[in-house]
Amino acid sequence: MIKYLQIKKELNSKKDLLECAKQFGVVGDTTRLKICYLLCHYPEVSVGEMAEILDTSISVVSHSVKKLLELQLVKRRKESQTVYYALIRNDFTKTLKDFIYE
Amino acid sequence: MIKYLQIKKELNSKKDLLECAKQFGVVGDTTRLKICYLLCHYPEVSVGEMAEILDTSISVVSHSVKKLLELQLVKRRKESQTVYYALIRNDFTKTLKDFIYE
DNA sequence: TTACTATTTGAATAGTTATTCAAATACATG
DNA sequence: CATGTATTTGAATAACTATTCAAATAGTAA
Repeated sequence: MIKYLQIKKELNSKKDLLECAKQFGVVGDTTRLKICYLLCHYPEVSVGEMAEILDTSISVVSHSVKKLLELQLVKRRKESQTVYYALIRNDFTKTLKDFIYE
Repeated sequence: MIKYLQIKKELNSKKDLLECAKQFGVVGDTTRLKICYLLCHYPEVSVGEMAEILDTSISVVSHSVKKLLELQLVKRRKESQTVYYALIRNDFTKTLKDFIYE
């Protein structure tokens, strides 16, 4: 089993993989993936608009974008009472965007 | 809100997005992502080997590959008692592989 | 056939995550 | 400051998913 020594080390040391799994997990939910899809098509969309477009509640959207925010897939911008979200450009969202447009 | 009519239709009709979310969800788990990572590096690996490399039980691996199998991310090949799994080449696993190697 | 190895399966439980709803915050306007 | 609009938050519960373990299956070899 000496053959697998290197990869075994890699798997256990790489916290990248854990981070990756979290990112995949967060877009592994229909609501959040739809939000990402939406933000792949529009530069920024408000919480209220998202709720209307996705046919869901403001609360669901707010909880959802919070998770996307935590994993730095989106950023927020507040303009008076309205909060707009936009996709952050990074390796993960680039991959996601490319895959969605494919 | 006429501006969003098209995308709203798209979001509700596309079952691709649902399928996508499932695929992301399945690699949104550390064990399963590790298995994919492993299979990105080796053409095929048996259940027993995976369990040893990932420091987990045979049962966990078997349950995990079953999910990967269900979403057609891997294929199985049986050789006497031993079952080998290999990554299936499709759009999703290609994206995954590219992203992992980045 | 018995014993052994490799893997799968299913059911129970433990753990995690989503949904819901009411209350809280933040900002704008009369 | 009271009212209205937009969003966030937190807590309860509902729904889902992972883990564990024992039993089952399938193939091999004595």
